[in-house]
This record gives sequence, structure tokens and C-alpha cells, in this order.
Amino acid sequence: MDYSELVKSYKKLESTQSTLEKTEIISKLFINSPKEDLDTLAHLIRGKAFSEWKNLDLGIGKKLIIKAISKATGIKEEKVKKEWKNKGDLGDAVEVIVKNKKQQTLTTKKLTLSLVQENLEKIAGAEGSGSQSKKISLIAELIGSAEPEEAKYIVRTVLENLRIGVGEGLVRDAIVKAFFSELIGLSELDGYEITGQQVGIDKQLLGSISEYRLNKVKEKTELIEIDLSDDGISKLWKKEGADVFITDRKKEIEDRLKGIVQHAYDVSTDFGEVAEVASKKGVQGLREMDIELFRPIRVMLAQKSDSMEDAFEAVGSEEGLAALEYKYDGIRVQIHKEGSDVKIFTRRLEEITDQFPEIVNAIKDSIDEEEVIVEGELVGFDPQKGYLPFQKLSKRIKRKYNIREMIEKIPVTVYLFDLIYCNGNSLIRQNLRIRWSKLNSLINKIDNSVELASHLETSDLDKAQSFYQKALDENQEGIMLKNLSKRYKPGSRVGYMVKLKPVMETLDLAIIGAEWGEGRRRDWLGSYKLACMNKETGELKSIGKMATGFTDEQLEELTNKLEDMIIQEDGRSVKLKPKVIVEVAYEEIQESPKYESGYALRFPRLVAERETLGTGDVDTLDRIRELYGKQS
DNA sequence: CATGTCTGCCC
DNA sequence: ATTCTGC
DNA sequence: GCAGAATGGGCAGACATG
Repeated sequence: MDYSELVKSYKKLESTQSTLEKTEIISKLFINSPKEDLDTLAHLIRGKAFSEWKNLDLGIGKKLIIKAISKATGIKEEKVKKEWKNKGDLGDAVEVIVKNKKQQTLTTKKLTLSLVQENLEKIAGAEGSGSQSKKISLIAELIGSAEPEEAKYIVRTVLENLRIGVGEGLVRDAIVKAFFSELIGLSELDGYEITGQQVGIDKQLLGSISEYRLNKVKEKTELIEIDLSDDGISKLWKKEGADVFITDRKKEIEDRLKGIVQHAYDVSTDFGEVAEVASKKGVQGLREMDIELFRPIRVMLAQKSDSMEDAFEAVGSEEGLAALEYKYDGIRVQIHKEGSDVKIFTRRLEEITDQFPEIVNAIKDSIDEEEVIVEGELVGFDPQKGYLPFQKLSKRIKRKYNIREMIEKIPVTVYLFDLIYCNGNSLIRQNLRIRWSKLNSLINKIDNSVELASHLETSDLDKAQSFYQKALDENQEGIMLKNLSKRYKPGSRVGYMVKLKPVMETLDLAIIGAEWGEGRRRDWLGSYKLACMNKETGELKSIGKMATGFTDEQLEELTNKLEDMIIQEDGRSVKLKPKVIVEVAYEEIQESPKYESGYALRFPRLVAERETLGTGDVDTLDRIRELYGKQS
């Protein structure tokens, strides 16, 4: 497929917000795609170079892209940066630059999906001395062969930030539409000619369907029995090797098909694979896909809750019962075990097995079952010192050297809370009650190494409150609340699992600088540098940046106000007269190697503008120190 | 060989 | 991570 | 109710640079 065809669709996708239209655009791409491009297309349409579960990186960021643009076009880096600031998007910048350039040069070769993919793979594969310039050349080569609009999306793709509003759900729906639309279209049975495409029949419909209609179907199809218990479609009818569904409940069948595709993606974490199977093997092929050991699946995510009442409201089952668990401040891990082979994956599906050899051993000792996938939180815990701050633990995550040493210095414990897979059986469609009790039955606890998460099942608010208090007293972040009757939904931020954390104190801080935004914030200052007051010297000392918590309206207002206070501009960032004071919430004060105050805020966000305050009213460094001291 | 910059990924 | 926005 | 987009601090490692 020509890259230009994909680019046409990118453009359309970027300019429409309608979900249905977007699904239609993507499904057409799938339909028109040659089979050998399906895999690449499935990734590129979401702006990904590779499937998530493969540990492949481009190692290219904005800085290197600027070099590549400069190399490809002969335009000075400074000018590229200027255009970037103008446009608020490096893709838009390269488009303009290439457009101007094109008047002089001729395009060399036509870009195709496979050519783009090939270069992306080469980029990911480059390593060692000279690899950066090699990567830059590879990108420059693509930009050099690209039409202006193609260059725009090449750049955005390499940065893995397409900004066209296409995510998992749309691709899933588009796959259904592209490969199974015949099934959905069959809302009327009468008069329908079975064309050797796809037909199936719904269990309930089977009961209500007229003899006449049923016979008509049977004439043209051959019944095959398949276990389709999960999605409720009880039987498939086969004709000339193709699957066919028939129903008069179009919406329901469509949803079920979405469920089948979703499940295929859930277990494979690879839309390329899903699209290929859908196109080659149909519904049946998708249904046969299942979790594989040592291929991580995406984890289920929680929503936020503001109070215990809200939390119960969100997750409580009919009787108001919920499962409560400690929320540990560590690394979310998914651990796969087959016999004596163990691998540990993070929430982003990165493998960190080598970083935690002691956990690998402990898991082998702790679990007798042959095959399991369990999930838990890996926490820094020193039996002498107690729980370690996340900053300490994080030293171990990407470590490649001195691992042995760190086992001693930063010991860890894993608190398990879910069971995903056991001896050939996926448990993701089972409810939490079953998963948790089964997990309990197969874990042999090892003190300070492999434990079960602190867990309480209750419908009693008072008991819940004291459990929460206990968690906080023990220095945990808060608690999780989960609905015991719900399944595991990989990659989904589900409402039936919530986190509850205490509301933190806030600080009043001065805005002393800012940076121009990108994408939807291109016309506004999108990130604000904050400072506290050193009372001794009367100087403002930086303590970090803040870039969330404001509405669009507030962003615009702040930008207008602050634009008048610009003292100095340097590329995308501006220095500001400290006039505007804001109230800022945060989770924790950390020691910082980067900011003048020596401290930084963890998860800073805007609470409100403090219009009545001046720089004399901002919180002092002394107070920051005091708050820092009180934390542990 | 030491240092600085960049990137990706934990939260 | 947090938050807002729009479907 | 949910996904998507835009943004935070800090860490280790990989390279480039001088």
C-alpha cells in the first residue's frame, strides 16, 4: 500500500471527531489493504511503530527529530525549532519546511507502508557507536522521499504521537466492520442470499426463528458445533469454508463481535495479529486465540475516587460488598511462571526479570503450580527500615549493572493481588472472587518476599474506614476498592475498581516561567514553572513545573495574563515576572537534584488561582522542609 | 575517559 | 502518575 | 463511563562530544 493512501486517511481522521466516521475510515483501510500490509497498517494507524508486547524502541525523541529534519532538508536546526514553536507541532513544522523545499527538488522514490516499516525496524535495531547518526539518516531518508503531508505523519509516527484521536476502541470496531460487516448487515433474514460470506445464528434466535426461515438457512449452510458459551453465540453455520451469522438483533451481534475482537486483542496485545487472523481465519480463528505464557497482557487500571462513600457507590455489588486492598507505592508487576522459568513484566509490558532475581527465585519457591500468571505490586521494603520511598525502588528498575549489590541495598517484597492464568486456563473472564480465592489457595507466603496484598471484604463503611486508616498508618498510599463479581479487563480503566488516596495539603507558589504548549495547547502556555520563597534571602526558588488541573478556559486566561509578564524568551520557554500565584496540590515532596529549592513536587496540579496573593505570600522553603520532614 | 544530553519508562 | 474534554 | 491527549519528577543507560 502506498503511504500516501494512509496519509489521506490520517488527514480525514484528524479532521473529524465522529467515532462512527472514524471507524468507517479505518475499516476501509483494512479492507483495501493487501494482506501483507495488514500488520504494519494495524500499528501505523495508531501511530505505533511496533506491537506493545515486543520490547522494541526507536530511541528517537524531539531533539533527534530536529536533527533529522535539518539533515533531510538542509534547513538549520534553529530554523526548525522556530517553526516548531510557531506551529506547536513538529509534524506541522516539517510539513511547511518540506513544502518550501519541494519547489526546488524532485521527489525520489514513492513511500510505501513496507518501506516505512522497514526503516522503523532499522532504526530500532541500530545500536553502538554511530547509531544515532544512523538513525537520523534513516529518518532523513524517509523525510527526503516524502511529500509534505507524508513528512508530517512520518515525524509524528516516529515520535509515536499521531494526534489524530485513534485508539484501541476505534481500531477494534474497525476490524469488526472491515472483516465481519456481512454478519452485522444481516438484520433481515428473508430474501437474504447466502453468498458464501459469513453467517451464524444466535442461540435465542434459534428458538424463535420460523421453520421456514430455519430451513432456508439449512439448505444453504452446513451446521458445525462450536463451544461459544462466553459470548452467547451458540452455533456457527458454515458454508463454503466461511463463517456466517444470521440474526435480527443486529446491535447485539455487533457487540458480541466487538467482544470477540476485543478478547483477541486482550490476549495477544497485538492488533496486527488480530487483523491478520480476522482476515484469514475469521471469527473462529479469533476465538481460538488465548493467553500465552511469557507474553504479557495489559493490566487493568483503576479510576479515582474522592471518598469512601463514592468508592462504595462505584464498586459495591448489590449487597454493597466490596473488596478492599492496600495500595502499595511500588511497581505494578505481572509475573509469568512455567515450571522453573519465571519472567517479570511491568505495566507497560517491559521485562524486568533480570533486575529482580531474588523475586524470580522466591516465586519459584512460593508457587507449586506448573503454569501461572499472577499480578502484584513490587515494593521496596527493608525489614529493618520499613517501606522505602518509591524513588529508592526506582533505582532498580532499569538497572543493568551492580544488580547483586542493589538486592542488599534496596530489598523488595511483592504483594500479589490477582491471578490471571493457571495451568492452561485463562481466568480473565472469571470474577474477582474466584481469582482471589484461587490465588490464595496456590500461594505459599514467604515473609518479606512473596506475600498477598492486605485484603478485606466488607460492606461496612466503618470497617472500611479503619482498614483505610490502617493502610495510611502503615505508610501506604491508600487503598483500592474492587467489585468482587467483575471480570478482569486488560488495559481498561474500569469503574468497578477504584483507588482512594488522602487529599494532600496544598501549597501557594509563584509562577516564574512557562513553556509554550503543543497539540491542542499549541496557542497557550501549557506548562508552568513554580517557585517557593527563601525567606532569608528574599529570593524565589524553583520547585518544579505544573501542567495539569486547569480547564481550557483557565489555560487561556493564564496565558493572556502571563504574556504581558514575559521577561525573556528562549525557544519554547519563557521567563516571567513573578506576579501570578497559584494553589498547587501534590502527592509528595521529593528531594530534587534539578530545582533550586532542592525539592520537587510529585504529581503537581493546579487547584486554583490565588488572585489576592502576591509574591510575599507564597509558601516558604522553610515550610517545604518542614513538610518534607513530616512525610515519613 | 569524563561529562552532558537525550530517551524511555517507572510512578 | 493527574486532569480535562468530548463522544 | 470511558478513551484520548497533554502534561509532572526522577532514574539508568546509551551515545555523543570534547
